[in-house]
Amino acid sequence: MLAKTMNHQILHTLENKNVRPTPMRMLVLEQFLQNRTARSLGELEAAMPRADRITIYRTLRTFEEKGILHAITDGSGATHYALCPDACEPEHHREFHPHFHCIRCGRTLCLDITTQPPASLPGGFQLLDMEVQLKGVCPECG
Amino acid sequence: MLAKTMNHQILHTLENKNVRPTPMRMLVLEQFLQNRTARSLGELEAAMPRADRITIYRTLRTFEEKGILHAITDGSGATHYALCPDACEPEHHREFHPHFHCIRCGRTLCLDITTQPPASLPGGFQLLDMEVQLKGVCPECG
DNA sequence: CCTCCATTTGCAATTGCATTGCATCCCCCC
DNA sequence: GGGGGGATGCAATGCAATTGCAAATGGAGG
Repeated sequence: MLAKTMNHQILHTLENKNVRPTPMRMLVLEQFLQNRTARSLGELEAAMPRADRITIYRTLRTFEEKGILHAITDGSGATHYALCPDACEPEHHREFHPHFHCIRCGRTLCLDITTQPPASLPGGFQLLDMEVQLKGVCPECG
Repeated sequence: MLAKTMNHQILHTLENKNVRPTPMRMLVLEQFLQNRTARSLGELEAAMPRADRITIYRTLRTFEEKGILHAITDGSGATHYALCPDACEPEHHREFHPHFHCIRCGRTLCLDITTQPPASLPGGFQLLDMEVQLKGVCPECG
């Protein structure tokens, strides 16, 4: 992907979600557009040595609020964030997308498939959101 | 449930899983048998003021290793543990059981239903385990 | 162009959960 | 009765998450 195209996509996404396109935000979003693995704050910090940890932290929160990223808690100890296949909306992530955590390389990947919530919940439960974590071995490690 | 019955069940479970039935372990297991909500270390500590935090922590780990409890990471910041409807086996939790996190009361409940992993994963992915988190409003809060 | 205000950023410090080390205690086995 | 392994309790540490505050930035209005 050409840099120019990438930049366009970044700006488009940020404006679309009502997030002011600051350099830091563009940098963080670029990280996520480069590939579809979920990143933790620590990983992002390592990938962008010049950026301040706390600023990245708040950028991630902002992105999550605005529906650009969503948080994944894959049991690795640190919250991971990932850009979703299709854009989610603020306050409500509409897609039921599974995340695959590879036990070998430790990466968490967004899968491009959708999963269905259980056909029938016990009485009285009102379902608003769902998160599916898959664990196993990814193609590159298998 | 009568106390005697409860005690029997506790002893039975512990021996069945090759866990020596110490007073502390019986106490912790009793907490989980009393109801089916998932508990964090902090919640257990509060429920058993005389018990040492670290000991509870290690008891939970032991229970998890031996297949009595399993860990749930529901995004609340603290790992929760829950007794499962049917016993899991050490090293491998065989049942794909969803957990329901109520956004009102904050409790995480084990649901007595099973969920199916996605019918088809993209090529090369090897599935070993699955965790399904449901979020919404529970019957008591609805 | 300058000023004011809101947002964003950077640094410091704190909180809270998870984890480990070590000494002690208890129980089973010899 | 003594030895050894598991269990417990206390202290201390590591790491992620979070907040407070001050400085920098950018846009709106005069």
